[in-house]
Amino acid sequence: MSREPRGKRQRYSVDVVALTPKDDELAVLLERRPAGGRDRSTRWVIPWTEAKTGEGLPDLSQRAIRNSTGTATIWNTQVGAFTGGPHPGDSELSILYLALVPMGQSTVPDEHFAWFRLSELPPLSERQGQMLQEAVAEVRDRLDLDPVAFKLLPATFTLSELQQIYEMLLGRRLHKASFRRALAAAALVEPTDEWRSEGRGRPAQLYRFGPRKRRRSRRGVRFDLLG
Amino acid sequence: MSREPRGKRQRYSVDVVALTPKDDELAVLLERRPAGGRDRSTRWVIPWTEAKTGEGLPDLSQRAIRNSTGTATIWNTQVGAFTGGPHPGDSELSILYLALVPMGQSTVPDEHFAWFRLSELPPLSERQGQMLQEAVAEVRDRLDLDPVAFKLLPATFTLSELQQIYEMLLGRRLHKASFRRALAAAALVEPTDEWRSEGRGRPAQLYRFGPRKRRRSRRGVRFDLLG
DNA sequence: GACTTTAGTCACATTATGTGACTAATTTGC
DNA sequence: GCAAATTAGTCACATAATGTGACTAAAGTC
Repeated sequence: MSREPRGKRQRYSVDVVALTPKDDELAVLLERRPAGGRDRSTRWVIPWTEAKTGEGLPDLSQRAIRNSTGTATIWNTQVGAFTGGPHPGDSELSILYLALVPMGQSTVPDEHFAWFRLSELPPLSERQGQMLQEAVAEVRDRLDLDPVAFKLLPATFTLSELQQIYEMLLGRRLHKASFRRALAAAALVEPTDEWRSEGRGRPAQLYRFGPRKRRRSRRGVRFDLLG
Repeated sequence: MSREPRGKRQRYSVDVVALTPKDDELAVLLERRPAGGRDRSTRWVIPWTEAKTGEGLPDLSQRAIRNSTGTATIWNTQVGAFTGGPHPGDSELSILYLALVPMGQSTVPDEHFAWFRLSELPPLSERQGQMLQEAVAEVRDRLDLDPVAFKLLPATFTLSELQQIYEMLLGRRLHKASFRRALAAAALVEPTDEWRSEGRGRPAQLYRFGPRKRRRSRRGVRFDLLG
């Protein structure tokens, strides 16, 4: 029921966790910013934008992603809102977006940005550390509901590359024959007429993420994933 | 990097979609509030609270849920943040929480609250309508990742009741034998020594949602749910 | 006591998945 | 040139999960 003056707008930050595969591991895009206060040093933070205007979330997040990745056509989705712990911008509320950058397309706009593998992260603020954890958990949770694995690959890819993405995200090895049989049954990918010779070994055929031909199966209830 | 005066805090609303099963359908808790302006009439809205203080989201959402449902021990989770369309409180940003109320426990604090089945909703603001849709979609998406079906039932329940909840959420009938076999395999429920005679037919044994005994199976990749 | 209704189980067919071994095509080392 | 190594891709069989109809059990209704 708030009737407030027009100039007084809400303030919050939009934070973007951009992930890409790097050396069989996920890497996150960080930005180097001044530490603030009298401190003349810099520190690495998850890129964020303060929401000052009346801009809606979709536009805000698009802008934030374009600024940090340099590309606009990145798949992204909202993860949630966070209030706990300190934030580098002192924002009280942060809306977290997750962006997935295709392998090999992980360029940076300038020297203020860099990719860090999750195993070699610099220290982050408490809230941003928690947000990063949530973003990574989100990728894994959505793995078989959204085509997140395909968003981490370029438009065409080999089936071995696809399997490696799944193995990275699941944290365990998969059997090649099972993987391909399930993939074929779902009719999710279609072969191109291109082949890639990767140095040693037999060349691999390139595939693209294709429109599904078979209708989604109606499986029974799955209790074994409940926690 | 914002250094702003202490008194100037951000404003946003916390909105709560509380759901409960009612007549083989989901029902949502709405609140009757004055329409605002010169209008002396009332309208039904999704209960919301304005975040004025520096209170964190967990506390805020807990308070909002307690105010509208009268109970504090309800399972709830954050769905996301919304900016699109008008909001009954004119808030620029709404954080949506989903609360699940067990069947038969759908009391209301006072006459300003009432449960509406999804098929007989009153008109809602554009943003709240969208939030309700998202909340319902969230329940279905989480169905086999979180024990949402069990949160819509009282502490003890019959297996037929559990199956009905799943059928309601999935929107299709399930085969009794398959359902129970999968449930037994996951060791998710344990029988009590109570039975319920529901008028006609053989009495049903009551079960409770029990601690899992078997470890979660490590299944292969599922491509057939991808969209 | 026959009929209806709901609970609960069984057995069998079908489908999905785990797994090792196989063939194919290329580079590397000698 | 040719064997070994390396990566791609497929096959066949064993095992496990799921779909399905028919059955038995225990209550109420007439």
